[in-house]
Amino acid sequence: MLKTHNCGELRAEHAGQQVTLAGWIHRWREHGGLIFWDLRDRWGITQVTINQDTTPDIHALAHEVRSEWVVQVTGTVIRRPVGMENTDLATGAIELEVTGLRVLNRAKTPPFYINKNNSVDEALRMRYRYLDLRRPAMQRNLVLRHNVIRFIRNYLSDRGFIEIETPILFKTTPEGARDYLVPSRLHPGKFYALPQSPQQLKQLLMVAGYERYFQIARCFRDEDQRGDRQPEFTQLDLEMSFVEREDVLDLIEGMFTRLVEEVSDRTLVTKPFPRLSYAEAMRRYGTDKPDLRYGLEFADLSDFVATAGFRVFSEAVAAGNPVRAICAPGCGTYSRKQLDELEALAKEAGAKGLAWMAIEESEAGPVRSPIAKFFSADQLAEIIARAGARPGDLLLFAADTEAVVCAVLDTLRREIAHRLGLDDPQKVAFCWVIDFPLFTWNEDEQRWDPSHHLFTAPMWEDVALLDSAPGKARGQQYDLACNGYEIAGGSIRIHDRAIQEKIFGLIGLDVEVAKERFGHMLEAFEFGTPPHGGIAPGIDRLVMLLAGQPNIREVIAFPKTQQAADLMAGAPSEAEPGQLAELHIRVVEAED
RNA sequence: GGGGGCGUAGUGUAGCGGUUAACAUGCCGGCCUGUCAAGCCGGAGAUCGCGGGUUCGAAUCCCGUCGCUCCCGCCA
Repeated sequence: MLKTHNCGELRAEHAGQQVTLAGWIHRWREHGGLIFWDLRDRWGITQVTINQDTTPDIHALAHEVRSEWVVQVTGTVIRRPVGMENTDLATGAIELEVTGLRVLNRAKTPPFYINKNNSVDEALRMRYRYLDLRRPAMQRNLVLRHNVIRFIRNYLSDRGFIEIETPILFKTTPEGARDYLVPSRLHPGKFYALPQSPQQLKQLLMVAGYERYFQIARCFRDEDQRGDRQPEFTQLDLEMSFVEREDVLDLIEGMFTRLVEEVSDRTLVTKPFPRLSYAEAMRRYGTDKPDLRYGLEFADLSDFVATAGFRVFSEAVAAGNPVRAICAPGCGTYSRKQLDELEALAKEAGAKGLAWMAIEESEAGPVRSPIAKFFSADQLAEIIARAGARPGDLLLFAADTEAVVCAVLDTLRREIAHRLGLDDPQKVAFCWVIDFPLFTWNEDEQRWDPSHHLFTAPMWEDVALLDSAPGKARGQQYDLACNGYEIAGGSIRIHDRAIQEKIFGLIGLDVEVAKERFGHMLEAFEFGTPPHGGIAPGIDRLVMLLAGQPNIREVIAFPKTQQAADLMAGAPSEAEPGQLAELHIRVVEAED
């Protein structure tokens, strides 16, 4: 080893020892005859001193050294002089008095600061990702990611799970997300697909009798990017046999509770994890992934505003649509401009406008609002009571279709929480969302689509509904939400061929097509399949939240840009004609 | 596929019809023996993303284009 210690471990008790450190020059300060270096490696920073009086040759060499050069220094650990300790540094009680120096490598001046945590153009970060990753903040993120994955591996291994790898080259399934296809050299005109998740394979491992499987699995989906979506990402893929929903929820809840408390520095604010039915989540928060770091629940007014003189409300109710409100605490003094901003957001979410009331007692009544005149005193009192509004608060209303009301109020809720500083990244709030409808109606195709995926079992008591009212059947599906993100989704699976074929029928999957695509699954299910179920938490999103980061690029070593490109290596790139010929591929010009 | 934001010395920003294109930091040189965002002095460094247009005059206004980013659609 070129070092005896790392740059984060020397303390006062090491004083007097001869040690060798190696790392990068984080910062340098030259005071003529005395040079200070902050020497950095993955473990921390140690101050190094080079004295011209005692080591003139080393001083002369050190004078040439610049930021990010790689050096090896040998010397004596000394306690810093009284009053010169640096309490901001773990190693701040000591410094290394250098008696030997080797420049291991020089460095060009980096294109951006390694030693400052300021913002850098994203394209530049990606082009020089290896330098970006050298920054202490990124190293912290990746160390946390490692610790999270290590904790998960240990936790599950201790509970009888084994990790099994599944193929990256697999079979395309046109259901779900767009596949990444891989052309086959040996089979002209045929393609593998990269897995969107190891869903089928883990179920087959249950058929195979492994009972408890997990995998830190790379997944691929060729869809457009978001801050929380990359074309390739990592799931904790997990499946168990002979379990019911409660078994899976208990396992994951126990694991994530300990994970947050033992591996991260975040505060877990939901313990145990609240459970919401899908219907309840939509009614109270307008989303199936509510952020429970704060309340700001919706108030439903549909049942009594029909008689008010405000036609937007009465007509909505007459059409069978909901009227709901959200209370923004302390926002009653919002200016015209601020209200306009909220209205613009509401319109972006689908609203036609945004009605509001400021709770403000005056001679005219208890509220200040353009629509106050349409309501009786009793009605206003009822609205205020239901919304839990107090003087100084602002009420915002949505009256439209169920979907629009949910979307609008969800948008406003998150905006208000952000403006009020309620979305504290130091907090993590998990909640389970359960009792999802098994199907959602696809208006375009005039058929039922699976809400989760086609192997999700219906609630056993709802099986009869598959024939009578498929839209009412609930699935044994469960999602885990955290801070407004979907962090995991899973289900108890169908292990019965008859039910599986019924599902295929309902989603309009022709029997022959189903056999072609899923024949291996159907066949496997006939050889003694245990009841089984599982879940798949997204590792990137989880680590993002535990690291307090705003997007998953910050916790992925080499992420892609929003255009799904790697700016460092230059991927994707064109292939050699010879490669294409071998793969039986001809590139055609894109149509305009 | 659609909408919003950003693009100015190496980096981060200011300037938003007429400036010698400004500030900070970094970089280069010098001074400096207790700094830790060191300090002081001096210096170099920008075809204002790219292309076109409007104008007497464009970093600034308009159109197009490229890149990054946020969002909608999409993501079983």
